[in-house]
Amino acid sequence: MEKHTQTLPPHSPLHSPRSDSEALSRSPSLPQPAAVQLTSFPSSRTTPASDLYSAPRASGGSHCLSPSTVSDQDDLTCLSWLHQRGNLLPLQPLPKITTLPQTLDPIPVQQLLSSPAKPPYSFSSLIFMAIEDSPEKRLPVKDIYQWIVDNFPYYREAPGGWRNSVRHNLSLSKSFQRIHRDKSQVRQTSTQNFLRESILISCLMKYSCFVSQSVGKGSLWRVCPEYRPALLEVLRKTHYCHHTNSSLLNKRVLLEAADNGQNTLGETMEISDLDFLSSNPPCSLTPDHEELVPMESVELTEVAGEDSEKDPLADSGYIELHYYQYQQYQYLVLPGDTEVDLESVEILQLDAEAQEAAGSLLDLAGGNH
DNA sequence: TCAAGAATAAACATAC
DNA sequence: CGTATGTTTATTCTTG
Repeated sequence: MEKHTQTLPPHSPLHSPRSDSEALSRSPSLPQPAAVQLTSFPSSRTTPASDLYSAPRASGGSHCLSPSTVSDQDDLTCLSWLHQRGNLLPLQPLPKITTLPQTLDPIPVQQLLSSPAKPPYSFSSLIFMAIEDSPEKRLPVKDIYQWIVDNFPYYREAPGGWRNSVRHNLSLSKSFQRIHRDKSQVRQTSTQNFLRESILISCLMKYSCFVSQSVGKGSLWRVCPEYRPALLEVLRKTHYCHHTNSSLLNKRVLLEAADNGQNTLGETMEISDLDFLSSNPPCSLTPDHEELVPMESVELTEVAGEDSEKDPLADSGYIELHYYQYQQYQYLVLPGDTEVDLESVEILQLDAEAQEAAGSLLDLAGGNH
């Protein structure tokens, strides 16, 4: 059996500063692990929505992107290329936040304030971007609303009917799948045992490709993996149709890189492309059997093994895993001399998902770790 | 002009 | 009971 204990190379250098919560969740001085076998998972999750558009805001509306930040290694299967807001999503003025270059822009700020342009994106695209920009690649309707409002000023002022359209689109479009949250478990307990039970349950569930969802109002929505390329294509076409000016100088570079990435989708699967695994789970998907969220979604400092007591899972046949995040990568620390092969990497990813799901359940249940 | 897709509006059901 | 969410139907608009 082939061993894969190498550090997987990052394939997307376009990472931006992470969100506050993510920053808080990692140790800023955490050194590279030396004595552990280490597998790094390139995180396609690079920027939260707020960060996604922060660059033009902070730079006075400049949409220039340094060519050095563009890489043809970008993976279209993630939307990191979308995060290059300056090139790919400058469809709106951001009048409420951006300091507009007055000398170059003859349009009064007040006018922009009163009439932000309607984005050319379809609701499907907006929903798609919102979901893809979420850490777990799934969002409740409320958060989809919020993402749209945060990123497209038009919808701050627009009548509420667009929310209806969002819901309509979610329901009608095959591109999106509703994930039923497991509401039965939240009422059981919020104790430490709940966490451990949830981990165990989730670990068991992984073999049926089912992971219980965190509990809240309504359902979570995710992008149906098989429709993801099509959504990307629509998004790409929208960009091409609406951006031909020089401020988008690097867009073509990005999109070509994206095209290259997509061409390989489904044809080859590299160990470094775990996002592909998450989008194309080894089992078939049905409304009742959800895919596993990608490794990248795991909130890290230490998800598992948070207390030093003997872990009841130790006898369950599962490996106790530790995760941490350093810079833009997430690391899986394996115990001792654990050997990892391709298959194990995938399984470990599922474990990460299971534990992450358990953590979400506990958090939402108000449990204390 | 026509068809298909998207947007919009509205009614209704359900869950919290 | 009010609100949010989800589904469905119908109509209008846009685009190729």
